[in-house]
Amino acid sequence: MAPMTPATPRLAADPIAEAHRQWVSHGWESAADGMAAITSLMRAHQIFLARVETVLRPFDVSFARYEVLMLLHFSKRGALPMRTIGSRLQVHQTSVTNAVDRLEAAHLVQRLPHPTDRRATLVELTRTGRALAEKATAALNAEVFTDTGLSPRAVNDVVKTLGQLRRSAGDF
Amino acid sequence: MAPMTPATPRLAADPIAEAHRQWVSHGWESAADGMAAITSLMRAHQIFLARVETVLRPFDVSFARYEVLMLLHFSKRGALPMRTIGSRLQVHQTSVTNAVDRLEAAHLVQRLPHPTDRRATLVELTRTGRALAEKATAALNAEVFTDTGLSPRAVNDVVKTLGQLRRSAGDF
DNA sequence: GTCAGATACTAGGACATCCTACTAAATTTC
DNA sequence: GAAATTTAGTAGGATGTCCTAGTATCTGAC
Repeated sequence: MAPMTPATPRLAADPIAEAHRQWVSHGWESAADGMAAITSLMRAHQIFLARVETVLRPFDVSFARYEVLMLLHFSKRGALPMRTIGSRLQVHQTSVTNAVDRLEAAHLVQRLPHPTDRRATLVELTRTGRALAEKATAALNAEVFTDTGLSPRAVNDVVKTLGQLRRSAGDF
Repeated sequence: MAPMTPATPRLAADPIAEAHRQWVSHGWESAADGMAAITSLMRAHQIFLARVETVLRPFDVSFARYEVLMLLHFSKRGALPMRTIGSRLQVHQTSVTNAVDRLEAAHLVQRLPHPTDRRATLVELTRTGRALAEKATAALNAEVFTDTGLSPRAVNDVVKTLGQLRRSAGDF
């Protein structure tokens, strides 16, 4: 009866919680939690991808290309076949072609013929590429990875739970 | 000393665990967990998006367009301004224009002038659009949301933890 | 040895996302 | 009330992802 109090308090501000309520009220209880989990995943992904891309922008690389650089950085010889890159990063072959095209244009990697398999192409990190990978990592560590906005315990929960999820999906 | 046992047992099969080890061994301990959490998020997103898109393919809609349909489906009048759609789904205005263009071409929604604001455009669900939303939801519920590959407890953990994360990012 | 099938990569196209303009209309300021 | 600012949408462009094809090369079955 107090006119200054909104009739609908801000209990429903989270769109995902709202969607969950809708699911339940439509009789889809058994799917509601799964829907909420997957939708949360989509939003969280979007948020963090944006944050990461913002940090990487000054280096003129995307997260996709950064991942390629780091994979090469961590490899013993600093070089890997295209196919291996795709397998490790779990992306389609044509996405690797795309990423390597751009990295090569920026002189961060270089395509070389594979010594024993003439079908294959080795991608090798250049000196510039290695330096950029290190600087970009320092920036990401400082500006994103060290503080994700979650408690250390929650961070571990995310890794563990999503790990289960990836495992059950055959990711490793 | 047992020659039949591989020197490197399959303890390192998970690429994210491997990256975590690399982070630690490069002295980036304080960022290693955050890196693993965000990378896990990226992979899990990719896996589930692919699963969802596969289920939606027979209906000729993407997940992005499905989300628009459901938002309209849940709205009282079955119609919302473009801007509202963008806010609720947390995507850029131009992504809404793109999605609505395609939905309208498929006769699933229809653009209408806003009754009181001539700048705005209302997007209204058509009968066909509503029917498709219901059928697509039934398929997603049955084939993805009801069984995500996680225990019910883990599903709730995901929602809760990612909810914290979204909240700390200002998502709601 | 040869030939069929598998594998590595690229080309071209469909979608989704974001960004930077740009137009039109509403709101705020003075 | 008129001018400045904000807000709603669209257009065009860059990137990334996937898919389907097509070429070259390797492997394995006979």
